[in-house]
Amino acid sequence: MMKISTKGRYGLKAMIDIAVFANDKCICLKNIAERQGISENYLEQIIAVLKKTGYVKSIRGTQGGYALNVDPAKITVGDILRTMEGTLAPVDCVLEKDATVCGNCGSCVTRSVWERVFNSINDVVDSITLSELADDYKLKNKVTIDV
Amino acid sequence: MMKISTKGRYGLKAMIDIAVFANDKCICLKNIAERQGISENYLEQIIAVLKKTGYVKSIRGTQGGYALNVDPAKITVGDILRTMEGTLAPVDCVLEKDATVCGNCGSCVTRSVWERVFNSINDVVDSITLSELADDYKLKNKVTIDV
DNA sequence: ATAATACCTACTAAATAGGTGGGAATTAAG
DNA sequence: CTTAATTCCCACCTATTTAGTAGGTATTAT
Repeated sequence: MMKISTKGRYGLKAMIDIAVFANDKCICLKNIAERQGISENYLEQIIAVLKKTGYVKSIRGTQGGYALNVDPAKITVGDILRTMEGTLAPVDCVLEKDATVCGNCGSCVTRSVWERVFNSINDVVDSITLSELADDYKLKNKVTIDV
Repeated sequence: MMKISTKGRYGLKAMIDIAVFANDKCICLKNIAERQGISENYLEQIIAVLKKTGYVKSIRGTQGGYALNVDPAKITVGDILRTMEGTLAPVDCVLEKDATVCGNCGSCVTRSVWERVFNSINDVVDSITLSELADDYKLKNKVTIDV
């Protein structure tokens, strides 16, 4: 039904949280989970993927936690979502190089529709960097606290 | 995982098929199903939705079938997809008028991301009419047959 | 009358989403 | 050097959604 799953949404929230709160230090999973309202156990699995991909690094043991492993200005929402969700293609056939894979090749005019949807989604998510969202977050939180 | 389901894809294919082949007559479900490679029983359920929405009309009995009930130049891919899939919103919160519904209201900076994705998807699918796709189909099929 | 068609309703198998639970390994702090 | 906080690892689980199947009833041109 064309929904982004919790993996993608929580992954993005986690990255924003780390970008905002882990400056020169690291923050533990428990804190991220509490602030973002995500189950610790579930978030753990999500962060494991982000770590494997190289977007965050971890420090084990007491006072351990997570920190960014990339420049937040150089990583986009698209990078994060594709890591967590897999491709953002609305149908698989748009990933194939030749257009003849969907059986109906001669008459498959819908493929162009999906290609256009695919491109527009990627354009949007690739135009937003993590640092932009982290800045938004800081701003919004400041406002909320001040009022 | 951000996929369009078979309901949406088959619904669109069915509409294109009807737009192409039911000129001044009607075509039966069996023919649509064969041409488009869809199970008859399943397609039946899909066309039932399209009929209920008023996009196709039906004639019962022998020699019966389906025909368009709308001007194909005035109906878009977006209309058809939203009928079959429900909203194309990547997350539900973008449908709410006030931005305070997702619990995390003060700090929910991801909402703007989903809003931009939502808008870009809608822009694309609402910019393509059924008649455009039907014309493409006729063209492609002619080419395929001629070669 | 009959055969072709639309219409209706219930069921179901497989995949996906969204988790939960328990324990082992690591390490800073006391 | 013990302890508590933490990451890491992996097995399991439940509800929902997806993508159908199956079988029958109603209608109507021929």
